[in-house]
Amino acid sequence: MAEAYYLHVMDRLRNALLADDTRWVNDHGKLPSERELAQRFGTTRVTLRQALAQLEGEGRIHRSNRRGWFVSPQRLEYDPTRDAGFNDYVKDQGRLPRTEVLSVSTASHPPAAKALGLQADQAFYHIRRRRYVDERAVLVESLWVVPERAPGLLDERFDFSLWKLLREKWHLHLSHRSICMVSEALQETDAHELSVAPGTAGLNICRTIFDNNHQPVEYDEEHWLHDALSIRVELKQHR
Amino acid sequence: MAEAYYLHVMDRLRNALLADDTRWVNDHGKLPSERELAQRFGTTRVTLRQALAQLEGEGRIHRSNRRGWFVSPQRLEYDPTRDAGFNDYVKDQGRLPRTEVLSVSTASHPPAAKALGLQADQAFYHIRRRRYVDERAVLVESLWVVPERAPGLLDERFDFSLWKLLREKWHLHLSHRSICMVSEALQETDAHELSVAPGTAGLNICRTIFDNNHQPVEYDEEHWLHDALSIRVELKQHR
DNA sequence: GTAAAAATCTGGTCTATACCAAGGAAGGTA
DNA sequence: TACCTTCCTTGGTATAGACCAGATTTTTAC
Repeated sequence: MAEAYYLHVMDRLRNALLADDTRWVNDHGKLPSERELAQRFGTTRVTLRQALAQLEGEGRIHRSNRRGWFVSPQRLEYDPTRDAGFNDYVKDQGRLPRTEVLSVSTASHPPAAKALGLQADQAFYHIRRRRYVDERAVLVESLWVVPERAPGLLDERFDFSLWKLLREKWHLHLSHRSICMVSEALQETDAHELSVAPGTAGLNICRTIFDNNHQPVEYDEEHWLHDALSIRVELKQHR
Repeated sequence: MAEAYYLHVMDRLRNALLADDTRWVNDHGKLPSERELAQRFGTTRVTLRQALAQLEGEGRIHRSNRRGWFVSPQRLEYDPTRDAGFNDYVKDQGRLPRTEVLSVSTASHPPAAKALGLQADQAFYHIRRRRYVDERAVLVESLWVVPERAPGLLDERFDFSLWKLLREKWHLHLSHRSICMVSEALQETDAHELSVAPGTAGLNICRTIFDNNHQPVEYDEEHWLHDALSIRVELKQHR
């Protein structure tokens, strides 16, 4: 099987995507339905879906739950070591950012407590947000902020930079961070909030943040669509 | 379809893996064949494979081409911003590192030249290596070194740290780096060298390295199995 | 005893078809 | 106009087979 048919389908589709061929992609970046594609390629949906799944793995296309397949836009460049706000760096790349606050509450969260070196029953301000680039939901995140560091934080608005808020209103200087990135399969909740199927490939980014007095400030957990970002870190100093 | 059967299969298998249940995983971390699993779960290979594919996406299991499915070992923690050699940080985590040199040559490579700000026809020392953790091949990498920085480099051995070599023999002080990480589907060559199927989820890490005189030194491209690593970056200073 | 050849096992690919549930559009109703 | 119901489209899940090619093991021949 030196040349599996789904590989042929992949190649043809990939070329069509690169060329923006209107026979395969409409104005809104949507591909024809699986049934139609299968028919056009003279194969079955099963085989066709294998090709689509691989193109999805390459980050070229993605699916929106039961709505169809779409061309994936260019990846967002993201430097998790910088504290430029989401809105800023999205705009800097000529894209349209948007943030939705999904929930705000107070609760304990053992993983956050553990990462910050606190008691497991430590209470946190919990903020959950969904963020968009060009109106495509690309990530959901949960922030757990230590209330003692920013009393009254929950009365604020969270549709823009939290770090700016912490800096300007609570005079917190964030100085030590640990960042962890792991590929994942999106779990049901996250997947649903991003309108993708559970199991879709994602990237999990966790941050643990302390201020310049070594006091724990925040634990942050992001779930990105894998094809939405490209991580770029610039290092000036040799360490 | 609130409870798809493949989700049930996933749950049962996941639990068995976590418990190291010998009914599902043998001593060598190998799962029973797909046909047997399908029979045991009373379903077809197609459905079973859907469950396996998702567990693979979660990084819990992986397949070795036509040999079967295996439990994935713990992820290696990796800080791409540090220049600790592969051998060192693998050993530090109590694992067994090994490096194989696949090829050594001199050639041009436009992407490397572009990243380093050189002419497209710039010649490079090209070193290709495969690296193992506990005898599992987890990454292949290509290094393109600017010959002017390290004349005669190709006479050396490359089964250990290249950076140490550059530092000690050519007195190069690497001071500026740009690192880029992107999820990918492994291409045919890389996949084959890692004994996995083309299209397997991977992580592409590229480094562009200059010395302290802002001279281009090296361009480095790594292709990892997605489930083999967890990236962890520690930042001391607020920037 | 060793090496070559054959049988077997395994995942990889594929056909043809079926029903389900969420999304979206069309059409009707207040 | 605004809302709701109906229906169709779409992807999501699943069955029940089949054959292929690489990997492994067993058998055979020397």
